[in-house]
Amino acid sequence: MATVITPASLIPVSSTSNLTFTIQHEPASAAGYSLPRTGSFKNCKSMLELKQLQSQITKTGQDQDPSSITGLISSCIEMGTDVSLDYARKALEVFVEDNGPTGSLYMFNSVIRGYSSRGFGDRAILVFKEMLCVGVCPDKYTFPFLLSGCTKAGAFREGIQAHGVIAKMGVCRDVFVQNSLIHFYAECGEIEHTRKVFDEMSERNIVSWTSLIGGYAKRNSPKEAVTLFLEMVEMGIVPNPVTLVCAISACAKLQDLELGKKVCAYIGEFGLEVNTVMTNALVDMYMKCGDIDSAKRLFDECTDKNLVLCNTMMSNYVRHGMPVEGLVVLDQMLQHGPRPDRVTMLSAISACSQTEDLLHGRSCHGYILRNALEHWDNICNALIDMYMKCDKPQAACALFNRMPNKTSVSWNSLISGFFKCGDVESAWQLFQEMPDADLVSWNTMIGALVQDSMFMEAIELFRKMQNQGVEPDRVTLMELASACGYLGAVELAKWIYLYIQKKDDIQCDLRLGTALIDMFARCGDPHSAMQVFSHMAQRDVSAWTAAIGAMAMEGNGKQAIELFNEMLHQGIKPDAVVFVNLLTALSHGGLVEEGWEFFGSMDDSFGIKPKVVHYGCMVDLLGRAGLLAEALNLIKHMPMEPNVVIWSSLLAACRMHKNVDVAKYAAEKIAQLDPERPGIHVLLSNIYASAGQWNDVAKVRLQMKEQGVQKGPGSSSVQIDGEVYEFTSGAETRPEMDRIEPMLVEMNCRVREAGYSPNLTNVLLDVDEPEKEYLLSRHSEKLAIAFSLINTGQGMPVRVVKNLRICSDCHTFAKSVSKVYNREIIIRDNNRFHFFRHGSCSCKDYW
DNA sequence: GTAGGGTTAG
Repeated sequence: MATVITPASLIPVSSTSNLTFTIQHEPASAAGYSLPRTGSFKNCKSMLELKQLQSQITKTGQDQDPSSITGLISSCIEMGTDVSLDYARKALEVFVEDNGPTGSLYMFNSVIRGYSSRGFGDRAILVFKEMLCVGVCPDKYTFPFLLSGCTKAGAFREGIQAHGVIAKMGVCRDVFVQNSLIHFYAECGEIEHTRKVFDEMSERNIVSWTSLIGGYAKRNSPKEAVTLFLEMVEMGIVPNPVTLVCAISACAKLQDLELGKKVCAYIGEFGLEVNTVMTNALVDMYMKCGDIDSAKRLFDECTDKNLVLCNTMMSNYVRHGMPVEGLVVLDQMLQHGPRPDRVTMLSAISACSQTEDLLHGRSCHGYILRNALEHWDNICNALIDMYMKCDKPQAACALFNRMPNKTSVSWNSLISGFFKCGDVESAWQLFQEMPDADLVSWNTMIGALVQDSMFMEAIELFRKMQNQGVEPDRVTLMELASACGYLGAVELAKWIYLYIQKKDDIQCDLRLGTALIDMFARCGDPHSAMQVFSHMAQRDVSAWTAAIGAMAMEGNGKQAIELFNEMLHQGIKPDAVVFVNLLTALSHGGLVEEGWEFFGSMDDSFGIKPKVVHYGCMVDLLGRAGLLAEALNLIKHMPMEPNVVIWSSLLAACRMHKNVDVAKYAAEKIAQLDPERPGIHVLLSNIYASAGQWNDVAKVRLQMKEQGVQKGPGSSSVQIDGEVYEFTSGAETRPEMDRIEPMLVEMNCRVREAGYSPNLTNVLLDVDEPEKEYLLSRHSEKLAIAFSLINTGQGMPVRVVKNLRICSDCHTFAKSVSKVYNREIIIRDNNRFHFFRHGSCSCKDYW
């Protein structure tokens, strides 16, 4: 009976495909096939011995005996070298040519197993095709080998076709075959097929469970992997060391130390052996979860550190920004072994990149050349990155040009390197030249724009990326969140958050969560910021810092204190940065007493010596509260030299409290420290102007002109229907001015009726009163508010982002507008948020 | 005969 199976008819693949497996003949097993003997080849240790024995056998005519050839092939597979495997394949071919397919099934299975286990999946598939061609029907032992080969070769189509053959042959109830299918589908990322095979199994063994858990862990579903593991244990199924390794690596991916420890407890509970692979998984998990001490302890205690373990330690050190520690491991390896391989060198080069250590980088390059590793793409890419970070673009380009197979990593390393060297033009040129820009390329470009404060351009590029069908990942979204925060683009902020919630494969981890909090805080949406914060699975000091920062933006000092205390309560150690945000919040909230208290506690309770920034916060706090003498006294008693920022804070406070004497003193200090600082001249001229000292104003203006210092124009922007509109003071060139003009007149009338009168001291030019009034009415935030009122529906808040600090007249104006037009107005200036509702502001006129 | 650890660029 002839069996003809064409899986192409079962599974929708192209009928012209030459990959189709076709079985044409009777199964060999049905034609008197018996279990072979390995024969005397079994003792052969080398190809030479093997060939000598083979020629003896040929003389006696035994070379036609299936059991002899089977033995020869088995020996070759055992040796497992490229040469021996190809030799086995040749022997098999000759045997079939001479004797026909009968008796060759075991040989085929052996050769497929040999290729597959050595990572030659593509050759395993070829041999399987040859097997079908000559009419040998595979058996249930063939498929696990074949599928493993398909997995290693990433041969998705061939694997699916094999599944078709398996179904037709009725071997799909074999647990080994099913387990192999699970593994194959999991590795191909086909998690639904994986689950289907698992669910349909009538009996499962521990390998079935392990394959599924491992599949989930690898396929970005570490959460499901751990859940499944815990369910399995709950059901009374006993895991083995392999299962544990899969579950532990899932915890590493999740960076969830608590969960990791919970899973680890089962090692002891089930009395499982901790071998090197398990040790490695544990070290990796501790490292990825940030418990460096535990990882280091395990590593140090391990008496037979193998190559993989050393590599794990090194790569994690480098990943954690501890390149020096990584290079110490490398040193130990060079002295006592194991001998570094290409994976070791990848981490080593990366460590040199981080430290910009050209000397060590070059010696790594030397090691690579001596050990003939330079043909490996990844090594070359790492070297390109290293040379770029060490500011040697020529060396990097030379390497790049020499590479026969440039990967996207090569291009991306070069592009980001050019940005780091400040050669923006070359970076853009490469981006346009590269054949397939991938997600990382786009992220690099978007990130560079954000770095350069070109936020609108960054968002534009993001839209372009989307139009080209490239899906954003967490890195894209972090960059986007940053741009969005700086622009105060509320609608985009909401879109980003919704997008992340919708996408299962984007993990809102610590860093992304923190970026979102910061984004919402900057967009004047502290409520959403706190919502993100409360939904975070874990919070580190950065997350708490961002949340406290959101309170600082809002000027909510009390809530900031509550958050800080809650953080301490949860056992999180404060760092220097969190104190900056806390003190800023207290400053914006006008909480002087609390400010002194927390400032004092830094060193007393937490051993953190206040830095210049902290003194800056305190000067700001005291200055805002009008305690100028106290602020000046603090500056005089600082343990370090006060910098420009400190004096600027004091100067700003002087302006607010109209203290010209102290202002002059501060301005002198600034002039000494940084004579070309543009903002300082503006601020000083503002002080003179508000005190009516026009001669001095003119003097400063002249000085600015002579020094070529220009005051940056004040600008305000609003976002309407996803479009950002930017207004500059008095700029009448915008096409929208036709509609804004009458609105401004109307607004002016209505707010004057409600009691507003313009505060002309805010105009910094010596012009007559009507002119002053006119200039004042054209401040950019007024234009932005008018435009927003026209273009948004009643009940919608008006949101304005301003590049400079809001002036006191615009502040009064906005309060009045919020009442007269019954609209919430939210203005973010360069310092903080102002929420105007019903005629008053959240800052309580204190800013 | 099936399942497990380390890998460069943003």
